[in-house]
Amino acid sequence: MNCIRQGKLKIESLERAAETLKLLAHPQRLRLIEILERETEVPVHTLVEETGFPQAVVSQHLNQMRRVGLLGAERRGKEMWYSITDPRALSILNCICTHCSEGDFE
Amino acid sequence: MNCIRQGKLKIESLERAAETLKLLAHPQRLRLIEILERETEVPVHTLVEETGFPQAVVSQHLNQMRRVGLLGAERRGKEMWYSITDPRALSILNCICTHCSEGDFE
DNA sequence: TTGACATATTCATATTTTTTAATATGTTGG
DNA sequence: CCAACATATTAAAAAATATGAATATGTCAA
Repeated sequence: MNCIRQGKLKIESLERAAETLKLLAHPQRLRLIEILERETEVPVHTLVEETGFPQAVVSQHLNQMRRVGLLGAERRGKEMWYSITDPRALSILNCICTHCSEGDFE
Repeated sequence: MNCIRQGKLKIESLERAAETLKLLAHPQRLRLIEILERETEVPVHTLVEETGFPQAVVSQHLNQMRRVGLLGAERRGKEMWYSITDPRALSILNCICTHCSEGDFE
């Protein structure tokens, strides 16, 4: 973490980075990340309500992102509360927003 | 550009962001970006030599990235010199490297 | 104009993702 | 235990990407 760039990245490191980026490279998943950034920790049904995406779809996206460590989840009673655990998810959403204009927002 | 986050991103903006991220989400394309960052402007055959990827593959990757505006290209005699034109490509590579450890480098 | 070099395009196939629908699992209160 | 609510899993078809081989285009110098 927080290392200084030294030479080329190994191909395996690039592969892992690509896998992470691939998961972020989906409009619905970006929307979920955006909400999780704002609200920090959110149960699935709230994400379903806020996005309007079908429950099964939201669940699939969340699980994919959890598998690679972008998100974490904790059960609280009936609910599963998700949150962002990989700081790269936030950094990358920020990279994108930094280069957005007013017209990109609702 | 350089705007302050205001509300939710439009779904179309998320779609465009996702398209850009998708192109970055490939180990070979990340390698090319890495070289272009270091050398600023590079002809195709140099990228072929440095990566060891087949010429046609390199050409395809470069053209994909150029189509969405990540890269630009300029002909100089027989050669095509490519360079990074979208600052997000650099920011995102940096996001990744920031969270790498020593073992990720060659 | 021809040959040699540099790059781009095309096409068929293999692989991965996405999408949708249906169904399963887990949790709590009564 | 049984409803009900919340979330997860599975499977099949459609769509998008990746891969690799062959070939085309463009440029220059002789």
